[in-house]
Amino acid sequence: MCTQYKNPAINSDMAIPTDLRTRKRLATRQNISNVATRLFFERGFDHVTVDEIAAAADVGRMTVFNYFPRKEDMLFDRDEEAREMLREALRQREAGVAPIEAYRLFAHRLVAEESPAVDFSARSQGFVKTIEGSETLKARVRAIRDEIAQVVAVALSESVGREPTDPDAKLAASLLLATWAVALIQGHMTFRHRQDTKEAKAAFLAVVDKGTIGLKAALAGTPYA
Amino acid sequence: MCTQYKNPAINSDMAIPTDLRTRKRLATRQNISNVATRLFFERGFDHVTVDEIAAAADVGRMTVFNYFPRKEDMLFDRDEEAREMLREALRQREAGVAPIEAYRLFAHRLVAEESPAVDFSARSQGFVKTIEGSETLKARVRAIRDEIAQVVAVALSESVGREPTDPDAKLAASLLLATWAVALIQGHMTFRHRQDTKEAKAAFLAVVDKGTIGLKAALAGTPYA
DNA sequence: GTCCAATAATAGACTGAGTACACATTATTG
DNA sequence: CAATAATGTGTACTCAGTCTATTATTGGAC
Repeated sequence: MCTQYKNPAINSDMAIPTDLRTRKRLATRQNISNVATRLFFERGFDHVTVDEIAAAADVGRMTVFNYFPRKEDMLFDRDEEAREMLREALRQREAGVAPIEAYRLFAHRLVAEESPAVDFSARSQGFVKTIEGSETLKARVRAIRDEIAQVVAVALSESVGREPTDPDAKLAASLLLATWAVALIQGHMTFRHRQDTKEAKAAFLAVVDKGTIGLKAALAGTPYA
Repeated sequence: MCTQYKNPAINSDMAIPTDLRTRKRLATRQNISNVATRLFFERGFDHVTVDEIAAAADVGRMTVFNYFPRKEDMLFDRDEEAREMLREALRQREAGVAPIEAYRLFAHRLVAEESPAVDFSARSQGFVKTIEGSETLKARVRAIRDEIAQVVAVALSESVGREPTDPDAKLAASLLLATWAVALIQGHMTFRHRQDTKEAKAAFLAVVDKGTIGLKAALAGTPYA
């Protein structure tokens, strides 16, 4: 449905904390998330109660809410990373590359580097199906998308030295996120029908490129294009 | 925040039904909706319980849910109209006008005809503030926007004789709704800062026109542009 | 080791939306 | 006026999410 928000492995990249207390806390958190994800995949998000998750993870109900304010957060625990990625994409662009083009190149780079954010495979299908099967999860995806659009709007305006409320930045960010959302859906749809990751990636990039043409035209005459 | 979904007057345009049973039903429905809207405006959506609404409208709690499956529906009871308007905009376009341009002209027509859908005034501010004050309502706005994007995608593909799953139609619809959403927000923001309906409308149309340029560029070479 | 302060886990009770079902009420139809 | 079908409503339930208080557990100081 949208970006890959789920943590696939246990703190793969972050340094292992020396603190025993912190280590335990992270382990508990990861355990709850893993157990919950498995149950959601098996029976659908809406047919798993928080009580069941708590029991299956062998913790108290309150502990679950202690780590994850919303039930949905147990599935989407990587949205902050997505935000940071998009901020970084702008900062690390080469000199002379306009922000909108930078995001297009970023999409191509993610695909080339086989980033889990644009993974169209059998593995991601379970994820997509789980989300599609729940109104609550789809609502959360929409909310995250909007939050990211805000972040991108601010990052865009910042990158060209305009006010964070710049209407052009808001329009650019909204069109960008709309494009990416359609592109991701198209990628997953293509994989589902053709069972071919290569084709799915091509479909994803085709939509991104098409949307980018539109973005550049809409923002022509501004520093964003 | 987004389109005007609230019914301002009691069934202003539809024929008064002869049936007493039907008349009563509609009156009850409208009464609940009015009472609820007043309470939401006064105290904020999240600080009004369904029980309070039922009591204030002098009906049972179950009656409320009988008419409005969701609490939010008491505020947004015109979204079906919005869908139909957007379908009609395509059907009634003049010969030779491409779908994307038709939607741009439609926006201008709505403004010229002072449609409540693009009302930027003191009256609409209460609405916008109520929505902004509640995560639940914002989530519902996003959901309706997505539903409308689906409707528009189907209407678009239909209007040019393509499959309803046409990726170009989906991209066009998503970019269109993103543009309109930003345009509406910009219109309301402008009114809030300048207290000038004329300026707000100009701001709204400026964003629509800018977005349309992008849409045409993105969909160039397809029958939609 | 022992004690203390901070942190984590949990129990229990509560709120409020939304659902299922049964029952009462009321308008319409013949 | 009786049969019928739509409508209104009470009761009881599920479940997410919150609040408060209490009970471990751990890291550090001595």
